[in-house]
Amino acid sequence: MIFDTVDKILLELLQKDAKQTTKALSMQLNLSKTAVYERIKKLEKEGVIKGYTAILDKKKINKSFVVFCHVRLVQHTKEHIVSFEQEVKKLQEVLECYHVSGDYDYILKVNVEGMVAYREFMTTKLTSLKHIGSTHSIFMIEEVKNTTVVKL
Amino acid sequence: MIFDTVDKILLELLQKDAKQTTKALSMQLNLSKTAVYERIKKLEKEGVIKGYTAILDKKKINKSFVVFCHVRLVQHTKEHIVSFEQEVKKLQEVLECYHVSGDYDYILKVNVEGMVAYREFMTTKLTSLKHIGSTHSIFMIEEVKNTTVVKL
DNA sequence: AATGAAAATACAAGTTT
DNA sequence: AAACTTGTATTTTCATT
Repeated sequence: MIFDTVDKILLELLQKDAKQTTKALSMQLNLSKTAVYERIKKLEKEGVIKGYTAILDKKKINKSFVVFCHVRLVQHTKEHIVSFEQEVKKLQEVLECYHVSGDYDYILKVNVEGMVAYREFMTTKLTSLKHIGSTHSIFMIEEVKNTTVVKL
Repeated sequence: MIFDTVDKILLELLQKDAKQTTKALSMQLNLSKTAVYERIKKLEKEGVIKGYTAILDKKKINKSFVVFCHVRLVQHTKEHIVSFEQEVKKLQEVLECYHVSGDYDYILKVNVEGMVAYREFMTTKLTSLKHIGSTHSIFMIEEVKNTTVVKL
């Protein structure tokens, strides 16, 4: 799919505030409400817009502890990889998981209440997964920047 | 602020789909539309809900290349830290930046088109920041999981 | 792009706990 | 007092033209 300038601005506006009305958007884009509406529906249908979500303040919901957990598997067979990825997807504390290059195989972004909860997560959930070799945790001291808004 | 069960379910529902109507929410919560509406307004006012955003498909917008870039500063004076953090916030390619424990000072999540764009980012933007000592890049091979939905 | 019916939101007034 | 329900004016959505 190809995006023109209007699409690009529209997607940025929707990333910044998804609850804007089509009227508000139409004024910013110098278009009619209907034209904006049709573009949004198309972007949703094409799967460019996967959905809409509320962004919560992690501190206010008592989930401000973020850890990057590097994971190495004992083996790299298809079976090991598939099995690990399936299991890790089910862990609600793991917000993100990437298969990566380098010394470790995976990077997990883990979000919990605090150190006690992290220790609990490590001992009861993560290390009990099959095929895990070693792990290395990097703790977040401060969140400097965190945005979901991608420029197009 | 204290959350009851209704608040917790409501926040999860809004994270899963922020565009649900209050009517749809009210039926899932066994409440009136107005009660749900008032709760949402309160959560927004208190800053628990920071905003609403559209989630885009990174592949479809040609921004599927993700790199975790570890950064070490040459010095750790207040001035160096403040200066680096100010500058890194301005870089649109950096979606996330955390001050972390361990060998490196910061972890940056960088999102660009591909390797060529990343090289360009590194050489023209990142390494031209003041006070940068060394960097270490870990490249994403595959996104296994990526959610913004936090369980309460 | 404009129209207009249907639906959703915003809000007032009154009720329950 | 806080949170709920009902009722309604205004605004938005969205199919039709």
